[in-house]
Amino acid sequence: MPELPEVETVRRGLEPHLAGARIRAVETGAAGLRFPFPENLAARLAGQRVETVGRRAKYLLFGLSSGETLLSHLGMTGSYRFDFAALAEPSRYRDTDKAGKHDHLVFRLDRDGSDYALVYNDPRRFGFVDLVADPARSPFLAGLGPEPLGNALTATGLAARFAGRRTPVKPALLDQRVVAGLGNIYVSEALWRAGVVPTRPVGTLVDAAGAPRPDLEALVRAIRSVLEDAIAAGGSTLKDFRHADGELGHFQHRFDVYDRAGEACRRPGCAGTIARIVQSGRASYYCPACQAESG
DNA sequence: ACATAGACCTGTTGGC
DNA sequence: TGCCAACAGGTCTATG
Repeated sequence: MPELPEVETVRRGLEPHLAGARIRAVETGAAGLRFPFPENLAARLAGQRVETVGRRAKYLLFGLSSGETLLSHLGMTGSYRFDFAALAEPSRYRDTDKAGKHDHLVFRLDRDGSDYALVYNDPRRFGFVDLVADPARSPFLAGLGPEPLGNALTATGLAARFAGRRTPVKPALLDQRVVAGLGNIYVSEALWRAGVVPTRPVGTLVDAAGAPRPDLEALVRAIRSVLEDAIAAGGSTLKDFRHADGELGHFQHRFDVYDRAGEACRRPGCAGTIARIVQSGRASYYCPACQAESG
């Protein structure tokens, strides 16, 4: 489901009501998520105050007063929602409850004397959580590549990674060790913005001296711009993505190529038609007319 | 080292 | 309308 813009949108939605709140109690569903819940998760979280609500790549990072950090990955279909309504005891959040179907984790919170809940829902259970002492040493975060927003991602850095390799650029950019946070939608969108065909071998984006070619510089700029535009639009809502406050993202209305096979290319002056191919088992969308084979 | 396929899950969509 | 195959925003593992 969520790529970096959606996760950042979730983070921004959680922060106002989660940062500073105290976790009174936690309930976990019986099914677990992609991995079993951490040992004694509920007991380890109870009584903690959430001090920070951060993000790294597609991970949410909840910094706790105990010094530990709760990592949360949304997988394909994970979502958070607040429930400010009066909370009946016992919990109405059960896997079998119709209203709470696929609710797997409930945080009962209080802040400034008011009680409310934060609920994690995940139909496919590809998401997961982990509770760690030091996020920097978590195996989930340790191998991640540079954040694409800010200064960590550079064309020079990518050039060093790409030199001499024949891997197609689309699957290369989906590799979280190369760039952290891109997913299937925004890779296709960034490649279109940069005019780079998704099948292009990454080594051809680097010159003989190992420096980034202009196309690679353009690609880095395109990655930044598409992610920034998507965050500004509140992410993309394809099926069920919502902000924690229930709002829908609307960047899906601005896709230039994703899921637009057979439609006209949106680049001014281009008469091309968007094509769909499969790379590494994932759909890629691009315009054969304006995304050139080489620089 | 690298590429692809399969696995994990459930829900939705499109074709017949 | 029903049935069924294909597909979905992610990522790990196995296998060539």
